[in-house]
Amino acid sequence: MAAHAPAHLGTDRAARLFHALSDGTRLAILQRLRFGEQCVCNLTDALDAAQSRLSFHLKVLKDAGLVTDRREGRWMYYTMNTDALAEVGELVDTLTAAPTAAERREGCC
Amino acid sequence: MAAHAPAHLGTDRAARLFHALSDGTRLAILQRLRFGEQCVCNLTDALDAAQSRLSFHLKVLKDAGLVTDRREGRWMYYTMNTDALAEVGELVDTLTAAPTAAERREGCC
DNA sequence: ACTACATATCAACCTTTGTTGATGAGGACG
DNA sequence: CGTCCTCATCAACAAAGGTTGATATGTAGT
Repeated sequence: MAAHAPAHLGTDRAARLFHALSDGTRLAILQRLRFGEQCVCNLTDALDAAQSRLSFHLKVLKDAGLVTDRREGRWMYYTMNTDALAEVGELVDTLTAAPTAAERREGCC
Repeated sequence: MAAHAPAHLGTDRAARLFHALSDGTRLAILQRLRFGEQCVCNLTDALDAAQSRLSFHLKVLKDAGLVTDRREGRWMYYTMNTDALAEVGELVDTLTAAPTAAERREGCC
């Protein structure tokens, strides 16, 4: 295994996840999705956002894996992916966690 | 109190926090800070980043409240603010939490 | 097949964010 | 006081992100 790069693989993924959460509209969408699956039409109503704008943000969330979509007739239903949110929680925990013995050996000053 | 805006106040703050975490360099800095207080010189060495670049990212982290700094002689020491990280953790929990009764009444579809 | 509807995608644009190299501010030390 | 050192700030540029309005895709209903 590479000598001193245990973090960098996950770092990209982490940055992508946090970035997906770093926008007010997207957070508002997720807030709404806590109530359960929602179609886009519902969301455009609730947040008052142009359809195109919402579609863009939903794509960002979906690409990050934070939501999943499902087609039903002409409607698209979006659901929060709680696994991904849990992953974010773990990332935060990792950031606050004390370094492991191995890390300290490798590690620092 | 405003009729249907319990989330929007915190949303700005949340977006700011997540944004601060949405960059590889900044995450790498925080990784390093898990080992404890670090001066900038240490960080420029460890990550191999221009001093100016690092200073920029440290400012972003500081503005978001994720780190604090302390001067000692010519060195600046940066420390992770675990409270802010905890705040992020809570935000994530909030996103996954089931809506409260009040929210459901207010709320949705 | 035609029309209406829900959503996605695209192009153009503006804004924000990040990088780099240069300059500036403050402390240490002779 | 002059010089060196550590770090912050600035200006210029490059790149990514977000918004908007228009167009495309796919489904439903007639």
